[in-house]
Amino acid sequence: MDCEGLVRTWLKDSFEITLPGCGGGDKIVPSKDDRFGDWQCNDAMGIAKKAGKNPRELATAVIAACPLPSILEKAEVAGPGFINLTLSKSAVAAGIRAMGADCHLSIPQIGAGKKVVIDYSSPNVAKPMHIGHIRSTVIGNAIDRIRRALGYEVIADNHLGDWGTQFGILIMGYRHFLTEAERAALTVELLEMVYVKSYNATKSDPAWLDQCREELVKLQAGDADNLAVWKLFIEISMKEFSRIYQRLGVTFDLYRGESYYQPMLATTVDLLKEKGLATQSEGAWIVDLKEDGLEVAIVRKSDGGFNYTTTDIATVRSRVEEFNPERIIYVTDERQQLHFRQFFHICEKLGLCEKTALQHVWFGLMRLPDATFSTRQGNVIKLETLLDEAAVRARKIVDESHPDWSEADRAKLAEAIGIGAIKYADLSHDPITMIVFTWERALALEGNSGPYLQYANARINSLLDKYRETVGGHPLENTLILSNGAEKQLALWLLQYSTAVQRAGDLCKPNVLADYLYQLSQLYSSFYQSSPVLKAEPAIRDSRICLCALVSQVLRSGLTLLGIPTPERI
RNA sequence: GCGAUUGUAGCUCAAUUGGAUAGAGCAUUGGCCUCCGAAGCCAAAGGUUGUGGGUUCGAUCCCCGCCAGUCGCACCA
Repeated sequence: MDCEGLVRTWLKDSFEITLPGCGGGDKIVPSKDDRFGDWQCNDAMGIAKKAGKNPRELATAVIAACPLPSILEKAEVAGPGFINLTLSKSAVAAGIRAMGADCHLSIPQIGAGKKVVIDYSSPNVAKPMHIGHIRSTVIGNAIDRIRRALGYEVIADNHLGDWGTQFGILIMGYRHFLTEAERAALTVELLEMVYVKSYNATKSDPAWLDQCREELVKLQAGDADNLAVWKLFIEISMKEFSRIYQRLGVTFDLYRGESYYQPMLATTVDLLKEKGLATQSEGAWIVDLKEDGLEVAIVRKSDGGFNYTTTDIATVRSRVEEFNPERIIYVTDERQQLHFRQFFHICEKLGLCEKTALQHVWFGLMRLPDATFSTRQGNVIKLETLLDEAAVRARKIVDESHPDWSEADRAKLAEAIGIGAIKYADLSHDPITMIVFTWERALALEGNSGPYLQYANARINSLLDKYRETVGGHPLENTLILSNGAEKQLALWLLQYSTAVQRAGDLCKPNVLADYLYQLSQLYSSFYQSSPVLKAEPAIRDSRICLCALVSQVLRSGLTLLGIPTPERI
C-alpha cells in the first residue's frame, strides 16, 4: 500500500475508534507551510462539531487511539484541531522510489478504457490564423495531451470552418480580383485580400451580391467548377495551418470541417421535427428552450439554409454514432457559451447524452490594452508574426550566451524558447481569465515563464552530464538519503506530480500543471543554490544527483504534457 | 433589461474547491559569479481580497444587496 493510503487508513481507524458511527476522517492534504508538518488532516473540527465534542480534544484522542504508522515521524494537534503529520525522511524516499524510474508511469490511468473527443483550434478556411486562434489551439492541445497521459483514448478533432456563406463571396473575388500569376501561386493572404474586396463590393453593388449568392447556391448544389475552387481554398489553407501546427507541435487525429456534416443537416432537422422539438416561427425553424430558461435556437433559417446550431447537433450525432465517446470537450472562447448551452440542451432532448457528456471549456478573449482585436480595425496580429517575433527575441539572448554555436543550432534553440514562452504565457493562467495582450507579457523570458522552466531543466542536464563523466553510473538508481530540509521539500513536491496532472485533466485547466511545474522549478533552484551536488561527499552527492534526475524527469514529462519543448541545452 | 463571468500588492496572476500569519512573477531597493550554468539565488518593501450585510469554530472561496469591468441575448460562426 502507498504511504498516503496507509495514513488515510490509520486516520480513519483512529476516528472510528474515537467516535463510533460518526464516519472517519480520511482526508489528508499536503500542508501549505512546513511549520504545519508535511501533510495535514482538517476533519476533526467538522466531525467534532457534528458530534458535539471539543475539536482539540477529539484530535488529541484520534492521535492516541491507534499506534502511529511507521512512516510518520510525528502527528500533533495544532490550532483549533488541525492534525499535522510529519513523514519520516525514509518514507518520503520510499515514496519517491515507488514513483518508478519513469514518472510518466506514476500518472494514474483514470481514463483507461474511456474515449473522449476534443474539439479545438478550428480556424476558418481562407483566413490567416491570427492571435485569436492561439488560446483554443494551445489550451486544447494541452488538455488533449494531459488526458492522453491519464489513459484516455483521445480523438483530437479540428472542426474547420470550411463551409458557409463566405464562399460565394470568396469565389467571386477569386475569379475577378486575381491575376493568372496570383492564382498559380495562391496564398491565404491573397484569399483574405480578395475576400475583403468582394465583401465590400456586396455592400455597394446589389448585382454583385446576387452573383455571390448564386455562386454559393451552385457550390452547395455540387457544381464541379465551384467545388474545385472550394477544394483549392481548403488545400491552400491547410498548407498554412499545417506549417503553424508543426511549429506549435500540435497534431490532430481528424480534420473534419463543417462541410463533412453538410449531408446530415436536413435529416437532423427532420429528426427535430419528428420529435416535436422544432417549430416554425417567422419563417424559420426553431427549437424553443424557454423551459430551460434559454433563448430560442434557430435550426433552419427562413431562407432554407442551415446554421451552426444544426451543424453542431449533426456533429454530435455523428460522433456519438461513430465513436460512442464518454465525453466530448469543446474548447472555444467565452462568446459561445449561450450557443453551447442551447445545443447541448437540444442534444439532451434528442437522447444523445445518455452515454456521452458534452462539455464546453471556454476561455476569456484575448484583447489589446485599449481595444479588442478586429479585422475591421486592422489591428489583428497574425499567429505566424507572433511566433516569428518570439523567436527573434529569444535569439538575441541565445546569441549572447552561445556565440560559438552553429547558426542552425542557435535558430533551433531560439524557436524552442520562443514557442515555449508563448505557450507558457497562455497556459499558466486559468483559461477563464481574459488576456490583455502585450508583447512583453506574451514573450517573457524571465521569472514565471516558459524559459525559466526550460532553463532549470537544461541546467540539470549539464549537471547530469558532468556526473556521468566523473562518477558514472545511473543517477536514478542511486540511494536517496534526504539529508536536509530543502531535499525533503523537493522530494515531497515531486510526489505531488501525479495529483497535479490529474487535477489539471479533471478540471481541464492546464494552469494547474503549469503552476505545479513552476513551483517545482523554484524549489529546485533554491536547492541547487544552497546544496552543492558534485562537490558533496559521495553518498550525499549520489543522493542529490538522483533528486536532480527526478526533477528533470518530472519537468520533461510535465512540460511535454503542456506541449512546451524541453531543449537539452540552453 | 435578462443571463454568464470577473474584481486579490503599482502591473500580471496563484491560493490544492471552507483552514492556520493570503503566495509568486514583473517593476522598485539592497546583496550574491575565484565556488556544479546569474535566463539564476537571497533579502526588503508592497494587502481592510471592489463594497455592505449574512451563514460558522474558521470565508478570497458559500448566500443576499450594491458598485465596476468583460461577454452574450433569432436566422455569421
